[in-house]
Amino acid sequence: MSGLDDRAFGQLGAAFFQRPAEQVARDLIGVTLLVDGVGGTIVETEAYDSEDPASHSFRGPTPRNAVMFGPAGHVYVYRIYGLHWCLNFTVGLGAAVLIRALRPETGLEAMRARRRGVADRLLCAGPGRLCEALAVEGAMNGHSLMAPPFELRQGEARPAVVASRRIGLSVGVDTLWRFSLSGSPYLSKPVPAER
DNA sequence: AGCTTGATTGCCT
DNA sequence: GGCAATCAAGCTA
Repeated sequence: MSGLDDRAFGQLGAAFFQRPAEQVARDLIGVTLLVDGVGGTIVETEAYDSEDPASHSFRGPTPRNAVMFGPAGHVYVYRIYGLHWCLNFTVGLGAAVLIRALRPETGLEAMRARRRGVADRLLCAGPGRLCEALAVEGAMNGHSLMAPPFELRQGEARPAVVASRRIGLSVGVDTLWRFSLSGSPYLSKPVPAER
């Protein structure tokens, strides 16, 4: 249901990112993300924009979130809880997509080494875990997604995507801007059952 | 200058 | 399910 079909292209271009965050977030499910040749298929994302009280950009530009107000198609990396990194893709106008989980496929040895003793299913099952497995860190903040070490490739088929509430928020909890690959065992958390 | 809190994770009971 | 780890951004003053 995206307004734009990039599936004809092998590599994602700038136009892919210049759209509303929830559309980009949904369309990123099934896309392959590699950082220095290590990564896999994105299975979970969340959208944030400047109208959203849960977003870092809600109260306007600051030193930390400046990249969100810059051009689309760049990475916004920030530290959370003083411990972990979180990776986002900017989509312009203060909006971005948090990359929450992916299915580890390429460079498994590197990921296992970086996350010692962890089951493969949990290598990239969460924003902080994913950054550890892919060696994403603050120094990459502001870097373009269309240049090394980043590589994004479109998937073959359009995957089944489910929307649900975002995780870990104290505000904006009713917005269904978490997107997951239906039935994937590599999610940070299962999608709650409907009722 | 001081205080609060967080788009998390892993280990404990 | 509960909670500690660990610290800087952002807010109040």
